[in-house]
Order: sequence, then C-alpha cells, then structure tokens
Amino acid sequence: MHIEADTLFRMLADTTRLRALMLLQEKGELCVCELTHALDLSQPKISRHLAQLRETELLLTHRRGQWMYYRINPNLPEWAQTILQHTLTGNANAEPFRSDHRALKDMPNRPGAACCA
Amino acid sequence: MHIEADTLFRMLADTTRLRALMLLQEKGELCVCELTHALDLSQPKISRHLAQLRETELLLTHRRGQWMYYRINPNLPEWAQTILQHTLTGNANAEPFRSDHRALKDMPNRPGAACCA
DNA sequence: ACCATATATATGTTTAGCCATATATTTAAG
DNA sequence: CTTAAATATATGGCTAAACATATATATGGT
Repeated sequence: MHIEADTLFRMLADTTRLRALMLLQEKGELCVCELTHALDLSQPKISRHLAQLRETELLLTHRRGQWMYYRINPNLPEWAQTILQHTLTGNANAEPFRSDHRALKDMPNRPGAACCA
Repeated sequence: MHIEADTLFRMLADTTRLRALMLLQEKGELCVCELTHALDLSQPKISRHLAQLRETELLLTHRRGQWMYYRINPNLPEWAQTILQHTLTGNANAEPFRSDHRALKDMPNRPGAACCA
C-alpha cells in the first residue's frame, strides 16, 4: 500500500482527526459512537472526518451489528506507522489526548463491553 | 522546547514546506537561494513558507554575509525529530524529494561551496 | 547601485463547521 | 411478518474562516 507524505500530514493536521487517530492507535478499533463520546464532538463532525480518513485509506471500516467500526489500516507503509506510534508515545500524556483517553474509559454503555467481553 | 502535534503536522501538510524540510533534514543548513533553486519556486513563496516554519520554531535562522541560512531546530522534542527523520528515509527516493535533492546538487554557484568549503 | 531576503496587499481555493436530513440496522408492537 | 419507533451512521447544502499564491514593494547587507 502507498500513501503520499502530503496526504498523511494533511490528515494529521486537523485536531479532530489527530485525536481520533491517537485513540485508534492505542485501542485498535472503535465505533463512531465511542469516538463521538470520547472527543465530545457532534456526530456529523466526527463522521465527516472519519470519512476523509477512510477515503485516504488511513482507516478501514467494517460493520458489526448497528455499529460501524474503524481501525487504522494495517497496510500503511512502515514510515507512516512509525509516525503514528511516535506521535502517540510522545503526546499521550499531553492534552487533549490524555482527556480523550480518560473520557473513553469512563464511557457508559460501551457497545462492545456490554455483551461479549 | 515544546511544540503541539497539531502545529507540527500543519507545517508538514504543505508540499512546499515539506520539501524544504526534507532538504534541510538531509543537508543540515541551507540558504534561501539554495532552497529557491532546488524547489524551483518563486522567492517570495519560499520566503513566506520559511517564515511560518520560523514562527512555529521548527526552523532557526542566522545570517552569514548576504545570505540567510535556515536549519531545523535541534531542540525539537524527540518524537518530532523522529518523525522528520522517518519521513525522510521513507520518502527520499520518491518524487518530488528525489528531484529536489538532485537539483540542489546540480546548482551552479552555490554560496557555501565557492569559498570556504 | 546590486543582490538576497522579507513583507504587504489582494485574490482564489480549500476546508471545517453547522443544520437538517437520509440511510441502515435493530427492537418492539400489532 | 409487517409496520413503526429507536439507534447508529452518513451526507447534502450552506457559510465562514484559513490558507496558498502572485505581484509589487520594502529592507538590509556588500
């Protein structure tokens, strides 16, 4: 798989997208409602940004029941994966990433957790 | 030194700035006319982008004679330096970075080279 | 005076944001 | 089993802000 450096950085340059990507990098897979809750932003706003990340192939999706799950494309070139990982480790304790992580943890009625953990 | 992840990626998201940064990451230090020649873009355009990189403290400058030299800020946090280096190694052979590197090499009358190498 | 670099202003394009609405899936009711 | 309501997600249309670029001009060093 291939991605232009420009494209990757354009996607990372928006706060909303970066926050979503950091959560996904850490958690592996999240549905839209989890991201909406964790980032505390409107659903259409989240959905719009996820659509961009899907169109540029940074994210892959699949539906499970009524939930649409997003995950980071595992076929990204190695330099791109490295960038995501180092961005996470270098910023996980800084705001807003720290709060996002916490807000996700504290989310009530998380889809996956209820039934089949 | 500190830089927001947002800010770094916003700076990397523009082709012109990214090309300049990749040359600087590789060469260590270049003056405006070298960058203008290597990227084959108008002088004001280059200068404006360099100003942004200076204002966000990604680049430092100093004057030597009539030339203004730019270099990557060595005090960037480690994760940011890692990102720059991996972006370079992962893309150095791709366009337009490869051509830029070559164009710089082939530049006639390069300021530094003439006198005091 | 000349060269290298910086900035001001104006302009066009891109992008994010909001609101309303559309689609898809599940659950519940008749 | 069909219809209706509820939940989850996506998208269309619009507005406003951000950004890149070009031309012209200013600054500063030799």
